[in-house]
Amino acid sequence: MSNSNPSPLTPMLRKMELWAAFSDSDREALLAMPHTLKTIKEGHYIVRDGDKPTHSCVMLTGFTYRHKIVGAGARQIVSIHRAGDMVDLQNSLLGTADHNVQALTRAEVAFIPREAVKEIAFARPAIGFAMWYDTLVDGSIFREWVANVGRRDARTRMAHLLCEFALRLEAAGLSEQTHYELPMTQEQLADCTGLTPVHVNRMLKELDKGGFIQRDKRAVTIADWRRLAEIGDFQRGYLHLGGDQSAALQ
Amino acid sequence: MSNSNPSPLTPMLRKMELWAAFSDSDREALLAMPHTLKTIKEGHYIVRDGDKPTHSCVMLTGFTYRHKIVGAGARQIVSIHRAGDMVDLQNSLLGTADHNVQALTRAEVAFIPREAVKEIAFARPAIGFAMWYDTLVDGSIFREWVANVGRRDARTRMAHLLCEFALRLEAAGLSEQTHYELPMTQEQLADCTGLTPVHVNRMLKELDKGGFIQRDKRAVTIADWRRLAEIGDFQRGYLHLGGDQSAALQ
DNA sequence: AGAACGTGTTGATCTCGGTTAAGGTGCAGC
DNA sequence: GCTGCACCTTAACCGAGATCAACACGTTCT
Repeated sequence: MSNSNPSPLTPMLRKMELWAAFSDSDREALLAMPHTLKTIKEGHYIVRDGDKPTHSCVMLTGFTYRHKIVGAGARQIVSIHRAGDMVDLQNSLLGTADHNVQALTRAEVAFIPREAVKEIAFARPAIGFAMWYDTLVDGSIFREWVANVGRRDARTRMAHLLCEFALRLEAAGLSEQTHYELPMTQEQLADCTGLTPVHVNRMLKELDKGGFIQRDKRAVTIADWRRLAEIGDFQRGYLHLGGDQSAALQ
Repeated sequence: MSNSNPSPLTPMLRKMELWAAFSDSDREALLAMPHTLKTIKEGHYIVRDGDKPTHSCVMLTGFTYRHKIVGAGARQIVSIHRAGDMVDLQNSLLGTADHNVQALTRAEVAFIPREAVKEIAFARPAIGFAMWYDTLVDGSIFREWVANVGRRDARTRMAHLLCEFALRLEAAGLSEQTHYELPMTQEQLADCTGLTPVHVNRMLKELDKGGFIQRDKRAVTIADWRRLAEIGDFQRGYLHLGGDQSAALQ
């Protein structure tokens, strides 16, 4: 338990202020929310399908991902999360978790009691709206993923995913626009795109050979954003990052 | 414009009360929301990708669906909606529509100004929570669709979709548990599942021959729920319909 | 009545991505 | 500095589902 100043919850505030105008007292109240800090090791679970979590989890550092396991044993990753994201609003408010949340890298997180989340959301409309907005953006990204996995070919899917990561990481101040460290194995990329690891490898190689990206271990450099976005059928609108939808990075 | 009693907005109230306990004054306030009634013809659009809608749309009768068109021209349907659903919360609150909403059948809808939605959501926590919960359930269904389309084979996908429809229609009081009218063409089913119409036809035929379902034009009878759910890798939890997750129909 | 159209059905063939299998590479632990 | 392991890479082959092509059937329009 801790809520000294500067609060560890700052990444959450930073993200929410992208979408809503907070007063000073909103900011103070948000940062003063009761919480427990915890470090999650790479690969460890934060929530398992079927759990009944009582706390929401805010990410402070690192990356996590949500996934589902289907009957045949295959895994589908449905989203990736980074600092500032509330990865467990869904599970804690809905009561029973319908998917798993797992640490992609070592991650520092804060657990906030679900009642405290509900309270602040309705006591302070600006904060409530930011949270609601956040779940709506989440939904928008899910819709794009349904389309990506359902109706795009392998090459397009991979390019699309690389573009999405570039923009989201950049928006979080975690990378430059055209160069980032991707902390995922090709198997995990396969589980994001509904492909096999072998085919992910083929597609990455192809994008590399074509000169659209360069790879160095797991770091990705986007050599030709415009054409990669074209190949990936990528339009940033669905990320609702605000600003000009047709700005520099398209 | 109309808000006489009984209000046409009743289907929305009915759905929200599945999830939240309303006071009489909550009910009155919800049904008294300002709205404009409209009838949408089959196939007509309610919102187009890129629009900046100022109203949210509540469905009173009929069916609508959301979809995205990818670069190659293919369509991916991302959800189906029925009476009570607020089909345009996302687009109106997020500002710019990131997908299309189209009438599957002739549909009666009510348009509510987005400001009125925001106001009531924060003035009345029970209503705000129900709306938020609704967007969270929406997200849960999207996650399941990502997994369905990404990691299940054609036969499983079709069976899963048929199970989902059965439960959702039944929950809305629009059908019996094991028999319902599916107002969709096989081409639309294909766009839900990421398959081709030809293959949807083959899978339906196969499920029919196997004795799991019976078809009469577009009406579906589930002859063997247990085995269809098994084939479809279907577990109802993600629908968050409440009640016993392991009840009769699971 | 007949034409035109949308939808469903079925078969033949093709292809994208899956499967299988075999190295290769780099890092952690002893 | 060797071993083991996780991950990446590449090649050969295979198969689920796509594509292409007919035809059937019912409805609406003329």
